[in-house]
Amino acid sequence: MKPLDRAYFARPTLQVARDLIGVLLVRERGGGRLIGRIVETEAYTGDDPAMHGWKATFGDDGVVRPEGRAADLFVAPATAYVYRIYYTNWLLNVVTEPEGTAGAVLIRALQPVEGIERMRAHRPDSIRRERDLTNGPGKLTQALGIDDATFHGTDLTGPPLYFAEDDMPKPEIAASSRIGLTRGVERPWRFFVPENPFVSPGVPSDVKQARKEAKRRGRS
DNA sequence: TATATGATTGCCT
DNA sequence: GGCAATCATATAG
Repeated sequence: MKPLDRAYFARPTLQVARDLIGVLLVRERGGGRLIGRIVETEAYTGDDPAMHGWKATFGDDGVVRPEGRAADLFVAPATAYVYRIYYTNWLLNVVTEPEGTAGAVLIRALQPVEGIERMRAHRPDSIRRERDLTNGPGKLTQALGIDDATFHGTDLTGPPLYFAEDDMPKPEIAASSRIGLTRGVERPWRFFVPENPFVSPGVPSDVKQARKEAKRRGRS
């Protein structure tokens, strides 16, 4: 299985996010491989109020200052950017664009292809349905054994963690607003496979905000 | 330096 | 559908 190379990730973030749908994510550990097909991604760019540290890094004066953790978004393409949220949930991103330009693609959901029983062993015993193993950004990192300490800043163009294409035809791709955001909601930068049960159950942020607004109006 | 909050999940009713 | 868990980081003061 031939890994996608650095040039693939040096392209514009939105294009990479879309192209990664249908691609395999391969995790090699002693004894075997864990493989999932990517069915959902989100794009984050430097020109994006939803980006980590956007205000401090990109400021109001147009001067870019890569500082703190956000500096890790400017590194070489195909580098892993692992972000921890709400206690022990790790989200896997792959850095895009040429070195010196900020950009990343968040891997949000996988369809298990190989090593399903070992993925299950990494997840809580209460998980019954196969789709619940990897249908969310924090779930798939748990299933594949990906964490901040092991993978943040590592290169994703080869084992133990890399992307690869097989000869399966490209699935249909749809776009929506991203999930779980309060800023940059209007950008349709989430890509997913429609009708695929392994896509995360989250509601796009623009839909969620509209619902909230309707509810608020209803009360008053 | 101090506080607020999130690119979520899992378990509860 | 609600809510707690629980802390690094971003942003306010």
